[in-house]
Amino acid sequence: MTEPPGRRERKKAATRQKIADTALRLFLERGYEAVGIRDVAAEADVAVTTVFAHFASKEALVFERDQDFEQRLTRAVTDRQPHEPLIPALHREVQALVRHCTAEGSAPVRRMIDGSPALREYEESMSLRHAQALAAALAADPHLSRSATACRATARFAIDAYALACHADDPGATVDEVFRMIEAAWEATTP
Amino acid sequence: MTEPPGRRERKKAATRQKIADTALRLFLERGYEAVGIRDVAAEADVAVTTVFAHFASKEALVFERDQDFEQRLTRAVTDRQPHEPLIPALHREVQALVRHCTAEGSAPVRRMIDGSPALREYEESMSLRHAQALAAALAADPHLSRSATACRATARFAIDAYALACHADDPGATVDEVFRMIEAAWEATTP
DNA sequence: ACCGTAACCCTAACGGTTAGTGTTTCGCAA
DNA sequence: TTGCGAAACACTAACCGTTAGGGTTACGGT
Repeated sequence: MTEPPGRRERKKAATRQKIADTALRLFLERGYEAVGIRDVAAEADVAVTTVFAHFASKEALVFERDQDFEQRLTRAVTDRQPHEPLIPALHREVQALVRHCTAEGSAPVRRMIDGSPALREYEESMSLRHAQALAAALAADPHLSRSATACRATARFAIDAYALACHADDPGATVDEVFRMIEAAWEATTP
Repeated sequence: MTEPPGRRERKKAATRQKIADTALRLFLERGYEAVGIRDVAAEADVAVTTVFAHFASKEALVFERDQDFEQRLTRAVTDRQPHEPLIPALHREVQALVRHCTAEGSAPVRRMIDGSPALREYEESMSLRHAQALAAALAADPHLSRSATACRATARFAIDAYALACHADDPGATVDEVFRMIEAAWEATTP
């Protein structure tokens, strides 16, 4: 999968990682808004333009690993056991993602995100992309055969469950409760 | 309700309206990104700082009437007939809001919003605020007595229905279909 | 050994946004 | 009526994220 990359790609990956690490460290030390892109670039010893060559925006520096998120969600659907019902598989994956996001070390990052309107807004727009990817995965599953609307709605509901749980007192219980609702909603769409 | 305001407040409202009208006109004429705040200010014959005294951001110029949206949504819950079930009332109001947003004259504005990432992102963050307001209204209703999680999830689902319908081929049918799902989800939360 | 190009650097700018500092206009009461 | 405090507005100058333009270095394949 991740086979021997050449020196060039290793250097590129190293630069990217160095930028991301430096940024997160500075953000946590001084606060997200108090750190400028120019600060990050200087501290990481790269040019400002290099930062933007690796990350599309300042906010993207914080959500370095969001491609994983999308992949895990869609794979929970596409890679599930044949004939395994959809909702439990989705439920399990969302539960895992929530645990990952509410783990011990993630608390300061969560606080930072919730404390910055720009980051909250960015996180939401990521969520929309994830919901669209998930909806596409649902629509493509030959065993489901629901309407496009049902797929899109269910995808958004699942993302809602994740978002709600990330901010809830008891994340695990919140996921369970919302997925009981989603299960019922999904059943109501049987052709 | 809107009783005799003094000259001062009338002038302020007029300035605000003039800015909003000018902005929308320029945006539609030349495209959202092609028009700068400085252009809007010049054309409306006010200072740039005045624009930001009335609107929190460039995007807010486009969503001038979003307070209405939130109020209509929450009032559909709080002002419904005593003992009228929640979901139909919500369904009806979302249906009306969608019609309003997909009306004939709104098409260019919709196109503009969908054509600009910044506007799409802003619209989503508005949606989150609306969902939170709606969730609060649900939680405050003494006849419902559902968990906070159920209220929050249902609120988000309702906003999802609106958002999906606004981009669907058949908005009306989409609202109906998603609300069948929401009805089932809501029923699944009966204490 | 050599060439194409990917990764990087620097400078300068653009556009949204805000701070700082007046100036005008209105609402209110003496 | 007059005078005062505050609100609305103007102007300037800057900050900050972001991008364009144009150059340099170092890697990978030939």
